[in-house]
Amino acid sequence: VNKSVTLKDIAEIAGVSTRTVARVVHNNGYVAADTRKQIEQVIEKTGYRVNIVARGLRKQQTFTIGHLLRGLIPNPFFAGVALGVEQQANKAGYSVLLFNVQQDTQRERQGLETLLERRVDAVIFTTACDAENVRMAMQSGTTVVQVERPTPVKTNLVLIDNYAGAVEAVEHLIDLGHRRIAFIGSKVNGVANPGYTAVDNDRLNGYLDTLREYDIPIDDRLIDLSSDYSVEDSEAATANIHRLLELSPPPTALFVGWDYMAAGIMQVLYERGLRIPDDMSIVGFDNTLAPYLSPPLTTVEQPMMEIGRAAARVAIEQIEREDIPPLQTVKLSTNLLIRESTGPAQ
Amino acid sequence: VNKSVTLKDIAEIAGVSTRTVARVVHNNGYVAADTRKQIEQVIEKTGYRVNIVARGLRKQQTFTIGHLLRGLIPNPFFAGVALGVEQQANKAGYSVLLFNVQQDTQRERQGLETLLERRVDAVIFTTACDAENVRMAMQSGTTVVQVERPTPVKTNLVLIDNYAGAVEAVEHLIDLGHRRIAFIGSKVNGVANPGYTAVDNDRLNGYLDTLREYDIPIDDRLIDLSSDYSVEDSEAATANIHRLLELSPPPTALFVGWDYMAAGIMQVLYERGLRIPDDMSIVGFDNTLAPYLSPPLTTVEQPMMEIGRAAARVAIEQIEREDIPPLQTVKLSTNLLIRESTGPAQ
DNA sequence: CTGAAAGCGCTTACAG
DNA sequence: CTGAAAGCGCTTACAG
Repeated sequence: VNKSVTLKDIAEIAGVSTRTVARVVHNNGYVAADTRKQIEQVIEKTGYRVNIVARGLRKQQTFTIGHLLRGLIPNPFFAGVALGVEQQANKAGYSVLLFNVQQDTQRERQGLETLLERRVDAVIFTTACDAENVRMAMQSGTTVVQVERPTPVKTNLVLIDNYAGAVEAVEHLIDLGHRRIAFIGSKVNGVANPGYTAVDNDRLNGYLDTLREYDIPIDDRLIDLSSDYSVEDSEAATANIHRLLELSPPPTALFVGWDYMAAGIMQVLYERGLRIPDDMSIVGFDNTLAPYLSPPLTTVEQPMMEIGRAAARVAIEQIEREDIPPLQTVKLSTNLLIRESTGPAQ
Repeated sequence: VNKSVTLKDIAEIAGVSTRTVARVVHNNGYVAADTRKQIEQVIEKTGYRVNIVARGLRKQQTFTIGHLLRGLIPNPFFAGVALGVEQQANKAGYSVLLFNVQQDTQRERQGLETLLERRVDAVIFTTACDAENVRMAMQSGTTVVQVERPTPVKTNLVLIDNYAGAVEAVEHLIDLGHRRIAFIGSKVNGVANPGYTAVDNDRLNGYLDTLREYDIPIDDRLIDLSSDYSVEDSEAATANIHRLLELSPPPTALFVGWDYMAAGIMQVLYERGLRIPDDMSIVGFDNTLAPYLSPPLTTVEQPMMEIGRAAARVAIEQIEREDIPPLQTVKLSTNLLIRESTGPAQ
């Protein structure tokens, strides 16, 4: 079965036209019952499989969604989004062409170029590196969706309510009696993407507003924004933990921008022989590493899969339907998962 | 730029034949210098981009590799492999169509069907669920590579030397003075894939042979093979840890089949107030979660990216070259990473 | 050095 | 209910 069977082959063997074979393959239009049966047999026997490449050329639609992903590694957040995109796409008959951009503008550019050459029906940026690339995607005329950290380019959007997530986390700590709550986050969104900091600002503002709401004084020394979202910088951030712990009085709780950084901080605490939550409460963000840490980490869950599904859903709606506003925005909620890393303030 | 520009458009605008335009696009064959310059200008101005779908149909090659992956989540091992495949594929001008099979034979079957309809140049199974699907891929005449846990179907193979990895881990513990070393692994490879247990057997044999080599008696109570590689069963396995700890004398070291299970066990130890490595040494397998745990976990690293790269390399060699044996096998080594979870036996 | 033309495998408007 | 035929956008053997 090296040279594959074609529609035309089937037609010849069955002694009908390709038009008729096509009808039974797509199961639409009328075909005489016994003609149909006979054609079905030939298809069965020859192991015929439609050639989607040919169909794509003819229909000018590839049923493929391109997904430019920040990176599958190390943060499984993006893997979750990728999986969500895939599930929803598959359900609607689409496949997904995945490109790991690894935070590299050049790779993103090249990935996009390839996707466009392959005539994907839509491209999803799960955290674009470079607004210029998003703009280029839009100019090509394809459907585009930006996820999580959008550039200022106007496209379809899937966002997360980071502000509410931060509020919920900080309120949880306040409920437990904490007053000295440190915020360890980020103010830049990766080297390649310095401008688009809405996510980080929202989280910081959630923290600040909640403290104000409860009349808790804001102490700048408890706010560490020195970290990037890369692993290396996460390590730099954990170095700062030592400084935080020397403060008098030190914080009794930490609200940390992502689970990976929380994990690094927990390593420092472990080394020092401090117990969680007895000596320090910690809340993370993402729910990636959280369930696996010791102790299991209380964290603000991001609905990774749902984010991916929403992105694919929006993309496919734009591709297939006319009766829809040209640019949609979906905003999804986070969810505080309380586990064992948070306890009453001592 | 909604209706995209074609080669023919370029030819008409430039007043030459498509043949000539094709020559400058592919940068092969002779074209008069000024004709070339002029054509390049038209391409630039119109924003022309080759249509790979059309090319694929014509050349009968799609420059696409299909990757059927056990699952991006939760174990980042597979994400690492996926990334490796992608990097190597991209380097050679291929894209990859990824399908998360999620250990579901039906999904695997459907993913394969789609890949074949899309006429991918090769399909990679990173841990196939069902031998029947591998067989079907082979029958279609495409190139196939099986990675890590192959079914018995004869295909190209990328394997890991699990035996040597286990030996190295156990020797490390013996060097540290441990004699009561427990092995916590798996004897089944997931519900959907009960037969293909070479990986698990190799690790177990590495453990057993090493103990024998050092004249350490084998104690069946120290061997727990009750776990599957799913998260749920990982939890079941950690339950068994309590039993292990009640033994007299209890083990002083644990060799655990994968980092995720080690993480679960570390949670149990943390809860009990036991210190690692003072009260218990632990070695994991994979190097996925290992760097993020408290304390950082000594583990047998699997070269995830390299595994993926090897798979793509083998696939592409088979596609592009004639002077190559039809079925290749690549075997890759593990690497023991010593971190802070292992220390001298007390 | 360059052109006219066939064909990859589909889908589909148009006839009959 | 079914057929003959055009065309999607490329690539490439064959002429010239």
